[in-house]
Amino acid sequence: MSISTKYNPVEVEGKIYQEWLDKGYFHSEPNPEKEPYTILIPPPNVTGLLHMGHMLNNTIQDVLIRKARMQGKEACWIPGTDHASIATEAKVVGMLREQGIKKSDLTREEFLSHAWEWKEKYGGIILNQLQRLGASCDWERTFFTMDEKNSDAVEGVFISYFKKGLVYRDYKMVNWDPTAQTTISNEEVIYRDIDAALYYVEYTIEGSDETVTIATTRPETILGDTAICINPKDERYTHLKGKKAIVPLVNRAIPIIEDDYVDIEFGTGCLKVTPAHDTNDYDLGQKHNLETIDILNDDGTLNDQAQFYIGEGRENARKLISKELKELGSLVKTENLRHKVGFSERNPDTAIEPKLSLQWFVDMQKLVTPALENVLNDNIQFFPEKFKNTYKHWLENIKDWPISRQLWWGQQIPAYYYGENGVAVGRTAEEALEMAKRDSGNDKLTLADLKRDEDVVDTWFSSALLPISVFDGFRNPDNEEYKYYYPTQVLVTGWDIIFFWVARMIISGYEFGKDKPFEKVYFTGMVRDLQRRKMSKSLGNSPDALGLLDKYGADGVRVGMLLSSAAGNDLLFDEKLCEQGRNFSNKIWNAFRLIKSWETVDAPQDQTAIVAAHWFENRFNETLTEIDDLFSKFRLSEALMATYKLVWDDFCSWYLELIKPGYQQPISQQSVTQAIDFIEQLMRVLHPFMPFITEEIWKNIKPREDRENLIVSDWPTPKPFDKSQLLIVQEVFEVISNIRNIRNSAGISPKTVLNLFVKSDNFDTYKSYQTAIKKLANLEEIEATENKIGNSTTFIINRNEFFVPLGDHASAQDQKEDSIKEIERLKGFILGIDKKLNNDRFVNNAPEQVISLERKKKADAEAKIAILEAQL
RNA sequence: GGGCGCUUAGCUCAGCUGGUUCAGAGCACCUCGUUUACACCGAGGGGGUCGGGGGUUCGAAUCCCUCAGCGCCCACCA
Repeated sequence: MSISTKYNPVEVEGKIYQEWLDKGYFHSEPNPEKEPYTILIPPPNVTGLLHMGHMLNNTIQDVLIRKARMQGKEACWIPGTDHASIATEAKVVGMLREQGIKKSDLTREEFLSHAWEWKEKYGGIILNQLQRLGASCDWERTFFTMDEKNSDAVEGVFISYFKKGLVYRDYKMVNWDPTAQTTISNEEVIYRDIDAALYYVEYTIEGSDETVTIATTRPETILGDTAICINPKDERYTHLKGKKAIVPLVNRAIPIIEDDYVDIEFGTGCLKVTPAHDTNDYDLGQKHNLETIDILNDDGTLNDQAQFYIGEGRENARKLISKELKELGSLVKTENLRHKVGFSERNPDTAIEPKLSLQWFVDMQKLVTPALENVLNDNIQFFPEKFKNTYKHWLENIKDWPISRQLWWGQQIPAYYYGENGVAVGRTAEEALEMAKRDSGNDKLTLADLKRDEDVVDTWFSSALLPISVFDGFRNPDNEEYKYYYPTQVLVTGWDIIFFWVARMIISGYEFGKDKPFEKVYFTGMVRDLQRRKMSKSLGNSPDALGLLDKYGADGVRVGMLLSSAAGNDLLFDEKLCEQGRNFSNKIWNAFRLIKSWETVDAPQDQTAIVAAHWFENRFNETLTEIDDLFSKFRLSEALMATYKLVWDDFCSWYLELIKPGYQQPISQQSVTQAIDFIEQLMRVLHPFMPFITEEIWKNIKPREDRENLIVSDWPTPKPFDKSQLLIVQEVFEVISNIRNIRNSAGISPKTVLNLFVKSDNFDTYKSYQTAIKKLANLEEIEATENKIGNSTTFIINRNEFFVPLGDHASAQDQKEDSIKEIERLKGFILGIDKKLNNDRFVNNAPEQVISLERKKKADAEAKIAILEAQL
């Protein structure tokens, strides 16, 4: 038969994936006979494209879900996409702009129909890309965060919060994104260090020639100044108390107030107060009853209130005003200043504007207690644990969450306003009307008196409910699915959204769910490049995910990503890792080819094959025990590495080499059956990591019934293993390695047949392994002897001496030098041990075990020296 | 300004409750090899006084203190 010497992933992956789909292996239904194992995908943005972060995150989820499926659990991985309110709206606005359409010219309905169209067109792409990766999601359960059940939960939860008084509407300082023209939460503000200027501006004191100088980074906000503030302890300014200053340009007289908030050391120790455009200034304004002059439009341009530069953008106004101030002589000087400026997460070039605005907020402090407790006591476990600290810190200092967004794409807030201050909520206007009538005592209210809130809720408000809402558990908590699948088993997500999403899901779970939303959280790191830079389009350091899949195969890429992705650690992505993954695929493929190529004969097994099989079975069970343990601790890269070595080193390099027949020789049928059995076991263990190649080999290694696919086969159960045999074989392998080493250093070809002489007290121990040693070390004879044989090299394992006669192959001089060096090393070693053994405090305090161990080490070393010296 | 974490082989990292799995792994590197599964390979090898200093202890990569360097998160100093 002819099978390519190179494994070709592209050929098999599509075919295998289709087969899994056709046979419905990914689909789950509640099954009381089985334990549920549920994973909810962190839904990618609906318009997103697959990038390295998704690849890592979804590979991990797939590994976990596949293992659970093989372990006989009812595995259910629920895929979906996020409507990503602000991000998607920005994209749709951009697309419309390219078509010459302005959002402001459209009605809400018109805009939304464009948005839905966009969603239909691009929404499925990323999920299809996940299929290329091998993701075994239950596609029949694919959700969208604006699905009816999800939106229903959003409305229901909002109404419930409102009725409990946990959501409120207030006029407060919020973060305003002038590009998206919406409020955003603190978490959506990204602070960056910016090189800016500190402007020193002179204000004249009313009714005098005296001036006072303030320092500001934002001279354009001078137009909205309503006070100057000094520190009451600052003696430099005591004489200004009660006076007024004149704002340059606008010539407005503003009070000089005192507050110890002002830092005497910074700038001039004198602060201009603009309550409309700075959070601190706002607080000062509240405290001192200052006027608030909002000089900015929603898009960040100056408005009529500013009086000057109306219609100019903030940045430009700053330049123009500083120029004019300079001309007027009011600008005393400027200094360079590096300080932090907040930018919008979604519009990274847009500086956030603190803005006074009427918004809806969730009262978070009342909600955090169970969310905090249950993580700290490990009722919900974090991997790695260190994120408990971050989580704790955030929850303990939590601020109210502004949830209204001045956007159209998203779930519209189910609040209705009537009369002067009336607010009612309801799933429908009619429902709200009932409430309005009841609350106001006014029976005459009609639908026409109600005006619905225009805003939508923050995307994360809906995300926070997903574990409940995907099972329709809010509206219908008694439904079978919700009861069966919730709580989910594990959440796999990046640590960057611990506040955005993880914490809020936990909070919602306890407030609205029947229990916690998940048992465990596995935090993945960020994918970075080798210089530790984040992957980004502008840096061009983000590999083309699909290109990688084409080049290395999904299995290769999965292995590459997993090999260096300890939980919580950033993954420094290097394409070489994928190469390693691909090479591994190829190695497995060739082991398969080798076994397939054998001609069998109905004959008893030779001794070598018998011990090899016995050993490998032991080794397999030992490693499997280790792998299971690593899985339970989510040490996936270590579990993979253990499997990798089991396959490559133990199975290929030792086991297969041991049982491999000579050129064109047949092999015992029994040996082949064993080998097939072993490779099957290996494919099971490898399958979660490398689903495609393992399934392909599984299908071809022996005939199968139609539904006997690897994906639904059983995860092996580790059997007890014989540790002492493993130790003996380890020694046997050392003997073989030693002989090979001797060949290498003496320049003797592996093809040259040698003899081995053993001086041993327990020669018999090695007896059953003699054929194995002969085969792999290419020996003719192994004989017991009492003495060193001629010109030979000696090595010692467990006080057994092995002599390999070198004949003409190596010089006696080299041998001698090596021996002398080794003796020196051993003597130094003994010196160290003696130091310990002569130390009374060591002998008196250390456990007997440790002391006797040191004695044994010394005795062994002395024995070796004796042997080596005898040879010289 | 608060808080957290990191520093072990050229690179990426593992070393949990101090003493045989304690100096490790993978990759990279070097030598040899056209061995009939695989050069996407095989055999073999070199390489670290565990960031510096101090302390606790019979014994420290492992615990404590301190210094240095790095990273991250949170926070309204203009």
